Amino acid sequence: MADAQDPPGQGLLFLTDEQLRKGAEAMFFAYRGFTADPDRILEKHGYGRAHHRAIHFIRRSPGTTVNNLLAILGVTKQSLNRVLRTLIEDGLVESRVGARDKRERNLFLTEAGMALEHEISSAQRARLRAAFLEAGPDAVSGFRKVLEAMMDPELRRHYKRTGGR
Amino acid sequence: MADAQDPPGQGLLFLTDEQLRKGAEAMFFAYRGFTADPDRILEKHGYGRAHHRAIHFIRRSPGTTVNNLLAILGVTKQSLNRVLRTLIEDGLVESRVGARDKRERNLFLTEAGMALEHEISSAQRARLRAAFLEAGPDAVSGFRKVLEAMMDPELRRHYKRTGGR
DNA sequence: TTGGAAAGTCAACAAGGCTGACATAAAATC
DNA sequence: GATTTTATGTCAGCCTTGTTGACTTTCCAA
Repeated sequence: MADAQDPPGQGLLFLTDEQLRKGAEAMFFAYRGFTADPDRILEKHGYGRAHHRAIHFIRRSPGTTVNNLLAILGVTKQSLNRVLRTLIEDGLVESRVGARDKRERNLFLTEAGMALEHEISSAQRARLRAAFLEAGPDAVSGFRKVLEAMMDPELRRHYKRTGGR
Repeated sequence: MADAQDPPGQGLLFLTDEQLRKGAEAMFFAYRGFTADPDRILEKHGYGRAHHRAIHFIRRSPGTTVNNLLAILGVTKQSLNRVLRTLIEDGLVESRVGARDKRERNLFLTEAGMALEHEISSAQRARLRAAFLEAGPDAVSGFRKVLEAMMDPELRRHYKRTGGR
């Protein structure tokens, strides 16, 4: 199945199953590296990846609502609520009743929340920066193109809504 | 914060914090897209990502040992054992006592295991192929370069040990 | 004023991580 | 030959983070 002949022209993509499998494996290993530093820091503070995701997206869009976050994170409100509750209790996140619609809660990072976000994201950015420098500028642009093409259209919208390029 | 001036020369990398954050977010969203199809198929069969990982690496290296798998997957033997046990019970994986060293168990996929592996990986390859075609050949090579640079050195070894390029 | 959306809560459960303790067989070493 | 180390498996229990279902409160809007 799916055995292509040799490429006739130049610039065409001939993707064997083995090449594609290798690409999948690269995603797996790279994602492990990508989350390793954050995981270590989070554990130190008694949190998990779920907390990191919440903190990241609240920092990205201060004042965002719970519903907004649910759409981006793709988990149930019960699951998100458990995480948000601990972050609020611990004083990392502030939840303000919506001004116009008082059912909504607008979420913000506190000083302490900003501090943790910075600790985590700067470690992650350092790893990313090192990888980008090693791979070179052209590679980085290709990296971004492929990742974007790999997203679900819905998530891609959320990705592009905040000045990506 | 961190607004860089315009690059003077060509080919240099100017990585603002915002660009790096965006790269991290792209990884998050792309990984979600990347695992979406496999997750759907696995759920249909009553399995999870952990089963997928085991099946993937047994297919990649037939006859691999439990210890080998532990090193690659980075989980505890108890965790892996739980997964392997169900796969063996369900007849997807076969465990043969080692020929030279009888303490070892050599792991293989059965016909049924191969079938599931193929079902999952072909969905994943289809998604990857589509993304690669959309992004173009140069992008793909950059994508691979960056991912490789992002891996932990230890995992990178495991990645390159199986004819990557 | 009433229906429904948004948000929160409680309870129960499952997958898949983890640690610690222990068992067995086989290999390796002393 | 006795001892130690290695490879694997297993039991018990804990944690995080996902799930569903049921129910309440708030409050906007038709």
